[in-house]
Amino acid sequence: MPELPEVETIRRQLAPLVEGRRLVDVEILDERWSRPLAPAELAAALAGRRVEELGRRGKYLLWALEGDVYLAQHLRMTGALLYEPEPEPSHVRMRLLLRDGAGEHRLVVDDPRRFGTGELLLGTDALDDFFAARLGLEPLDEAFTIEHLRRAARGRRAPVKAFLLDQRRVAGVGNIYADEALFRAGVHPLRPAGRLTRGEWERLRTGVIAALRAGIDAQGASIDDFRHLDGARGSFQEEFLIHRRAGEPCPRCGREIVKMVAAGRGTYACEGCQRRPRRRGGTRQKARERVAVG
DNA sequence: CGCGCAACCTGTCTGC
DNA sequence: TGCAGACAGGTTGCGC
Repeated sequence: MPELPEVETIRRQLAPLVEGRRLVDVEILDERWSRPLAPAELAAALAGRRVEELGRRGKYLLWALEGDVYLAQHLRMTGALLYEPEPEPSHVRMRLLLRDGAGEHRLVVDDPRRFGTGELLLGTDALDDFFAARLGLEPLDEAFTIEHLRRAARGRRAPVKAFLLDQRRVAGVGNIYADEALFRAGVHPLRPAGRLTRGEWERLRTGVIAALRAGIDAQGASIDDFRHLDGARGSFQEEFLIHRRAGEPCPRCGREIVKMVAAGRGTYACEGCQRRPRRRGGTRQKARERVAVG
C-alpha cells in the first residue's frame, strides 16, 4: 500500500508528535513484526529511549532514537499508523506509549496482512549497511539524474516498469507511481529498460518526480487501506491519470485505457500515448522461436 | 548476475 | 446464498 508519498505523508504528520518524546512502553503483539528478534527483545531495545528524529528512506520510516539506536519500520501492503485511535483497530501488531511533560500518547500499528516489519539497527554503520543493501537513489534528491538512470539500466532487458519497482535502483516508487510516471513520460511499461533513449529517460525522470510530488501534495492515495494518522484518507486516488482507470478515456488523447500485467503487477497504460514495444528483440529469442515453430 | 515467479498473509470482490 | 478463485499499495528467495 504505502509508497514514498504515503510514507512521507505519515512522516510529516507524525514527526511533531514523536520527536522529543520518550517511548515509555513498547508492546509488540506479533512475532512476525519483530523477526528475526523476538517481540520482547525488540521491545526491550526500544523502551525507555527518547525519539530524536523521525525520517524516511524510500518506503521506510526511520526512527532515530537516543543512544545511536534506529528502528527501520516498513508498512508493506496494509500497514497503518494510527494516533490514539478510538476504538482500537482490529489488527494491532505494535503499540507505543509516548510521554512528554504534558502527558502520554498512544500510537498503534494496524496491519491485517501482517507483512509489516520493524528492524532494529544498532549504530550508524549498521544503518548505512542496511539501506545500502536495499535502496538506490532517493528520487526527490538532486543526485537523481538521467546519467544515473541510464547507467543503472544499461543492458537491462526487463520491462522498464520492473526497473522502476526495483528499490535498489530507485527508492520509493511502487505500483501506483510507476504507472503514473510512465504515463506522464509517454513510455510503455513493457519497454525493455535498457532500450530507452536519453530523451525518454529525461521524460521519465521528470515524470517520476512530478508523480511523487503530486502524491505528496494530495497527502497520498487511499484506494483501500492507506490512512492518515487520524484515520482520514488521502486524495491522490482522485487525481490518478492512468492507474486503475481501465476502460476510461486517456486524459491526453481520449483512447481507452487498458490494463495489462507488467513485472507481475496490474498495470495501466494508454497505448496511444505509450507505444508498445514491437515483439521482443534479440537473436537468441528469435532462434528459440524458430526452434519452437520448426 | 538478470529475470520471472512463488511465497508470505488476510480481506474483499467477482462470477458461477 | 455459497463458494472457489482472483486480486490487492511490497519484498524476498528460489530456480533457471
